[in-house]
Amino acid sequence: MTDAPTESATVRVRFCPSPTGSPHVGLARTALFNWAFARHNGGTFVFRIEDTDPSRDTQESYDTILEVMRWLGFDWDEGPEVGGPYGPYRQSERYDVYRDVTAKLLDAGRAYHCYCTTEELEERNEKARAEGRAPGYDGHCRALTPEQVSSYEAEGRKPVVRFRMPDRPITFTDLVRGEITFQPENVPDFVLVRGNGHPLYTLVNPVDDALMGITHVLRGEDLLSSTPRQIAFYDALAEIGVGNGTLPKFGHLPYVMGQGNKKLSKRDPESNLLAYRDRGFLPEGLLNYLALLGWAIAEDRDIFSMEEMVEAFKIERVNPNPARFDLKKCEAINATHLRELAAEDFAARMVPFLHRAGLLGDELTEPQRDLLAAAAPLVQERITTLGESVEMLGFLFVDEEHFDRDPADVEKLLDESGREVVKVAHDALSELGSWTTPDIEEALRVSLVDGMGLKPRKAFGPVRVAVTGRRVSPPLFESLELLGRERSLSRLASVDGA
RNA sequence: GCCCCCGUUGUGUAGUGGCCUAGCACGCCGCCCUCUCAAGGCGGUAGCGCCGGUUCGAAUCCGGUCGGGGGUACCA
Repeated sequence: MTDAPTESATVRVRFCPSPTGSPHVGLARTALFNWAFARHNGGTFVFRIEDTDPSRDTQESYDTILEVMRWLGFDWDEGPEVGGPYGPYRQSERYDVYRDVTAKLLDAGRAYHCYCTTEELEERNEKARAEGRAPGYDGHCRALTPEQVSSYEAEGRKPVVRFRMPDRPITFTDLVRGEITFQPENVPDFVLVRGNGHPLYTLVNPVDDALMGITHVLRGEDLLSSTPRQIAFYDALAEIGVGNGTLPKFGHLPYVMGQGNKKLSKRDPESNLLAYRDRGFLPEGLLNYLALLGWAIAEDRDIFSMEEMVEAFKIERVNPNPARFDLKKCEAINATHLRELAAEDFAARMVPFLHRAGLLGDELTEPQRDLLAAAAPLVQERITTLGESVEMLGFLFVDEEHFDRDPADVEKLLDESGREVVKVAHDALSELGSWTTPDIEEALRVSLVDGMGLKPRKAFGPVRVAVTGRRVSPPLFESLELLGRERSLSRLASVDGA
């Protein structure tokens, strides 16, 4: 058992997105690494929703995130809809908790009211910059006298609650980056609660991590510089008795970048997870690719299942470099998984796409089921995403009155000589006794290749367009067999001049 | 400006002092196969950011430098 869990079975990790906008690939990668880490160690995967910004959070986004989590197969042990001992798991339902913690922090002197206005802060920051000092909050309100407080209150100022940072360096060992130290002058006092009483991420995130017993925080690199604040904050939480007093370990995952050197943003269409699902990426394919962004299962291998990833996943093996998202490779990985699917499974997964394209009804008829089963192997190694099954198999499932051909392909291949080829093919096939792939092939070869002296590709191209409507299709003879004699002949006959 | 992170072919990675004239995969190019498109087979292309140092020996260790990214919010 060389792969025994490296952490005890008490591992508790969390995935805690904000429901703003459509979930993107970076989010899925973070979820994946947390999930794989939890499963590898036999730990608990907590799913928490950080919806404490009413101006940006939406119900639609929340619903979509849950939908995507299920689609990707991330089963969570605690969280929305499944509950758990530390709920609720939506922060918007936990405001009383945050109010209580804030009051205790204030009582203990670990936090204080700050009356500075944004303008005043900016002004002092500018000055600090100009004088070459580190900008950031200068501790102006750390020790206000009662008189000063009442004077500010009289002005009608609404104070924020600010955390009092200790005056000492903070060092921690990042699970993916090693030891990191921040000096106190670079980590100023920060705001926990807005002037309007609304708690911020800086408060709710570590409070819930402490309350929920989170042992490992695996998150994006963008949160790296907020880690010293959280570590100091954790100390204060321990002092006031929130949580069990143990600091989680932190691991900061590399960015997922888009083209060039820009972080893949939520706006980037390339990053929208729903788009991948709708194009027909397999969860196992997308996840396999995402796993490769910062991690490797072995030096000479990059195709694996989630079971294999869970078995092998070690957070120390995560690479700190930011990774570029490469759609081509993502597609290649997906295509490989597509081909590894069992035939029936592959056929079943195409159904929703054919249905959505109007090629199949709600219920498959028996003949449709048979046709799909027979056609599946023909397309399985020809497509990259399930969505492509529509153009590959459309000619088989379309109603005869709706069958049409790609105009560009028609123009290219069904010119005068092409139509002549189709006519000869039609005549040869009409006389065919048995409608099977080998017989169809022989009839066409004899009539077109031998009879007309055509190169095979010249011979079969026009027939392909006539029958499937496209230059690219599954193998021709098999396609003709599946289409059936009647429909095949009628399509050949329908070509002008045939 | 200041703080922090990162730096191996176009892309993702392997590499933790000699096994590296740097491996694998995707991409790209060529060839084979071939009814289209794929798949498959074969071959090719291209990389340790730079400069010093340590060492018999460095992609690997140290220093510097350059470049990229992030933070410096009453966003997360």
